[in-house]
Amino acid sequence: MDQQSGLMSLNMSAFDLSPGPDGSGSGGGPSSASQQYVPQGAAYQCAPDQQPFGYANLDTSYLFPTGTGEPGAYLPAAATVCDQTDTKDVIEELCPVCGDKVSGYHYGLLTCESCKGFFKRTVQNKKVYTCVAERACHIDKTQRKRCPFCRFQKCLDVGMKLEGESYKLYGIYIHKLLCRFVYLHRYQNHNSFGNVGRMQARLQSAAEMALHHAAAASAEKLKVWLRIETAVCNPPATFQQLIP
DNA sequence: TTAGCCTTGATG
DNA sequence: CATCAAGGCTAA
Ligand SMILES: [Zn+2]
Ligand SMILES: [Zn+2]
Repeated sequence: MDQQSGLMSLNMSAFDLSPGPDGSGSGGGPSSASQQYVPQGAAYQCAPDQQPFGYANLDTSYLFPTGTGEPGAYLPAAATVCDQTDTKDVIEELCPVCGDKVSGYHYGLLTCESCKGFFKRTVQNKKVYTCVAERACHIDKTQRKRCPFCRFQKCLDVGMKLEGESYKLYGIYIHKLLCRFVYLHRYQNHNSFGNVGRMQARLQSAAEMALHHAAAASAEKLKVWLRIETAVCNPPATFQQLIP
């Protein structure tokens, strides 16, 4: 009983930390605790001392929830939202891989048409790329062609994955909710408090749907929710922090 | 190879 | 019927 009520209460009360546009001091201290997480480049540390360079990143295990599960999120170059003026927010409308305009949901999240096609070709043809640099090339709209390796790595980092297998574990609602957590983290990282408030509203909406679907679901989903309970106060930078 | 466009199949 | 996303197609 306590646990269930905890899930419910956390949902609403936790989101309550966005009463006003400030969104700053609201709920309490924990809002800034997210800084403890280090999103920058964390995703790329996946291969600290594997092969020196040019190792294959096309491991199908990344595409499915086997073991480690979700890949980490990535801080996109699109985060050039540094311009306070662009209240258009909507990091969600920018491809998290290259920053181009999204054309819809592709392989789990909103991406542009080119990255969708790139991901498709890579997976279908089992392409294996190599990076001649340090496997940390910046990917944006103009440079996305330069290094397919880092581009695909980024695709994996932001959570692109094959349909079917990916959602059957936790469900589409939780998956999208996790995406929003990452977006929220991004906004907080850029001190875009206006967007933080907006994203919290979106997040709450997603959480309600996810909770509704998770309520009558398997224990697996509930375990995820226990993770999310913590994430509400400390928005994670990567999926791995939610689904270990 | 890329990326825009098209067709297909699923869903409501 | 409309919408959406996966996959196919093909001109640069
Ligand atoms: Zn893209
Ligand atoms: Zn690279």
